[in-house]
Amino acid sequence: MDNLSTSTERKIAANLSQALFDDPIVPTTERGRRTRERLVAAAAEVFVRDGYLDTRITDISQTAGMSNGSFYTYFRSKAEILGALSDRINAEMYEASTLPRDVGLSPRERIEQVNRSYVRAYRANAGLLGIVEQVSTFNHEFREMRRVTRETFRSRIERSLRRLADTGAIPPLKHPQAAADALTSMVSNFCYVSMVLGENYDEDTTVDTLTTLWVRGVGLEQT
Amino acid sequence: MDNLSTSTERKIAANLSQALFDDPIVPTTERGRRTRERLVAAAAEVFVRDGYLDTRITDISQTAGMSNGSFYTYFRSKAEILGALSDRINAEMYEASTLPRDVGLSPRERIEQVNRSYVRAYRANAGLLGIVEQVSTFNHEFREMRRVTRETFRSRIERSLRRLADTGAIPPLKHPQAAADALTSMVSNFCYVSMVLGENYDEDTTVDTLTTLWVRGVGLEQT
Amino acid sequence: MDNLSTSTERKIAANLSQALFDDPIVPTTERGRRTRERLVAAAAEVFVRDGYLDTRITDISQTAGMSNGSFYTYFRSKAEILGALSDRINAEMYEASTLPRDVGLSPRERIEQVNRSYVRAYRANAGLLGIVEQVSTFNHEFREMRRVTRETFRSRIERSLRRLADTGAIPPLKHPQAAADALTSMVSNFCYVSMVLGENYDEDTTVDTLTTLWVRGVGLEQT
Amino acid sequence: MDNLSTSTERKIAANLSQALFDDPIVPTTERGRRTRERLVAAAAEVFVRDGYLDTRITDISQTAGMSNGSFYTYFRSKAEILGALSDRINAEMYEASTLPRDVGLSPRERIEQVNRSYVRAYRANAGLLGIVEQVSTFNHEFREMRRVTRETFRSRIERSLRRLADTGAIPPLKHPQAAADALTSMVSNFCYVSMVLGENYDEDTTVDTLTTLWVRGVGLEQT
DNA sequence: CATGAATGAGACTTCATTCAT
DNA sequence: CATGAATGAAGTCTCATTCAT
Repeated sequence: MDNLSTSTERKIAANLSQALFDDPIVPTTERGRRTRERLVAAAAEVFVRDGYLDTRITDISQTAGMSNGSFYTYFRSKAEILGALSDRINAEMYEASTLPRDVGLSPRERIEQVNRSYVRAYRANAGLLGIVEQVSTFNHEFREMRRVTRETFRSRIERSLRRLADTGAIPPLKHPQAAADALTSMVSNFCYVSMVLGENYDEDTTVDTLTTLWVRGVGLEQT
Repeated sequence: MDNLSTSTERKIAANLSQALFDDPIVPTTERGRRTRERLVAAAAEVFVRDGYLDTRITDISQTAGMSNGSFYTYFRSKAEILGALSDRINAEMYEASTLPRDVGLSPRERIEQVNRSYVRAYRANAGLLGIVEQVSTFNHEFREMRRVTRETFRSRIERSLRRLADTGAIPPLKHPQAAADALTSMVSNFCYVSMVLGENYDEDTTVDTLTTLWVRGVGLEQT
Repeated sequence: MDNLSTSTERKIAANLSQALFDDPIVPTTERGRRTRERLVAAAAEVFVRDGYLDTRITDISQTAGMSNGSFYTYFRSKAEILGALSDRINAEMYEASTLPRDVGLSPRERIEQVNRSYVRAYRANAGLLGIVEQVSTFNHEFREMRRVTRETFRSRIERSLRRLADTGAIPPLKHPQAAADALTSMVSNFCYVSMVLGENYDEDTTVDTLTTLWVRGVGLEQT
Repeated sequence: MDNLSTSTERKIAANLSQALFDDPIVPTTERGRRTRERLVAAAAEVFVRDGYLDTRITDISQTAGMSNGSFYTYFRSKAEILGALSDRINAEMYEASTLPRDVGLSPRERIEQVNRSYVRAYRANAGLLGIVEQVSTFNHEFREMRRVTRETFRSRIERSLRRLADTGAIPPLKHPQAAADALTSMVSNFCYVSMVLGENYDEDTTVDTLTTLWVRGVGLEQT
């Protein structure tokens, strides 16, 4: 996974659920596509409101304004429709935390930018990210999806750390992968705790705190 | 929560579930106490093996070698027996990460020590901590329990950061609470990801990585 | 209750259960309506045969020739399906004991007629009336339903007694309401004891006895 | 049953449950007798408070301040302890409605007296009488007990009616047994409805109303 | 395709009764 | 006898999934 090219990464981020579930049921007509879309939107609403476990298929189809049986025309299970939602979120989170290459920023500025857009994207999707987190704790497919997503982030950070070390910007790290893992945990879990469990810090505080601990932590910036 | 005395904290850590669930059912006889204990042990085993959701009451009582109804002699629900387990783990985690006051160590050494015993305690209880994490994502009582536990850790770190800043050991922090939260996330989620989701880094790597990012991050140690 | 218009009374008699239980589940399709009807018929059969308490949901759905879960498509509980049955019986009993206004009969003849149709309706529904009586002794909703039904009858009798006294047909009663209550008890409980508990007197004996005690009792007829 | 001597009647009234249940378990020691008594008292309290069906054996023994298992030292079932309570009540009701032979009262005065003491006794035991009524609707033994008790009352009234007719005090009745049944229903059900289901009329109103309808109804008294 | 009814497996929970101490 | 723990049968109810129209 460490050596994935960026374009492969992007594909994975956008279609992870297809690798883990059966091929999606594709509607042929335009009308069918819209119906499917209504279900996805309804699922997002109900999942966030009631949690994954307390959501019944019926709740989704009723919220989408259709009958019970119609759900199965488009999805085989509750997990599958969440998979469809996850793909979108994963793609968005991935894009959000991808910086254009050539924007002449200092390392600290780059890190801060990435953190900021990650935090923004997290906040925008906090509800569903909480659901995915929830489902990851007991569903194999989603656990795997979460693992892959995390690895994408972690390996990107790891590469960045190695680059910084190679260029002498920071002192060499004893365990670059572990450090990248720790930073991933710090950022993602901080967002989870503050935005899913409680709604606490404002964006600037969050970004500033995470960025400062990060850059100092890897030795990029002396006090 | 910031002003809790240590003894209050300890009490909370050990009895959190009692505040969130009904009073526990207390056996009168020695025989009863042993039966209850058998159930708790069985629950730990089954929860870790099958996950909370896939565990049926029957699995627990059968593993404990008794009839179905006996479970209800001691617990009202699956959540309640997990509450009993949580109390033990919370107490252990709390003790593990508490250092004797007067052990002439440098700040970094103190932080490293606390991290090491936390990591050890986490590893020792990884299975059940994973379960508690899981249940916290959908059960109100456990979410609250998790919040309180986390706050205990976070506020301890925050106090330590303020002390370090007061003594000039580190530069003042713009957001001590947020920083403490971020460090809590880094440590606890790193442990969760590596010990519950995968079994990755060895103890020294873990402790070293977390400690280094921490002490540098707060500006305690220049490179 | 004394001032209820007749049409209101009739409505109450026919829909009492709706006031006491949640809104009924209404099938959309013809097929659904038939299924629901099969369940109601089966319930009547099983209740009368086995009694309310010994009837299990399973007995009803099996007697109706369908699966267990189908019951819950139409009723939320055993009480609710009995409520549906009660509405029908209440309506029938109410209609049965309602005389067309302008049938040039003497007071005694009117009373005898009402008694006769009440007795007939009671006999026709004795089985289920016994069940409702049974359930009224321990179920709040049915106790209330029974109270309202009884009050309907009692207040009708009371009005009739006051009218007779006003016209000088009978001497004034010291306690018209209590007298109406006593007559209600005499008639309804006589029917209950003879038709539900034992199958004793023939219709003429019953009607003659009740009517004679009634008309003499209120002083309508001298020996 | 019509020809039972008074002494036989009294015995039956006092020990009906023994004829319907197995021989009671008789405590040998004084202490045992007191324990049994505590259970009976507790049962009365709990039955009236919670109803027969919602009363668990545990509730009774706990209210009596003893352990679960002790109940079975004295009674084989919930029905059996209610049987013990019924015997007492039956005896009391029977005695209450028995007049000393030679008290030189007019027929109306005798009837009024009997009604009054019946009403008083009913009120004194309304709670438990309601319970017995309840249980009679679904339990064979109690249904039988209730039938016998009722027959005792009814046949007494019937004999009285026949005597009155023989002496010319009232005109001959076409159906003395049915009339006696109707009067029994009127009195007992009036008491049930007003004292068990609602607490309505005062004693004088009750006695006066019932007595007047009764004496006029049988033609004893012209208006 | 859409609808909504039908299915049935499966887990929970209660509590009378029996037992071991 | 007293105690309180242990048993296990039974019935309720839910809901994902399948089917008939």
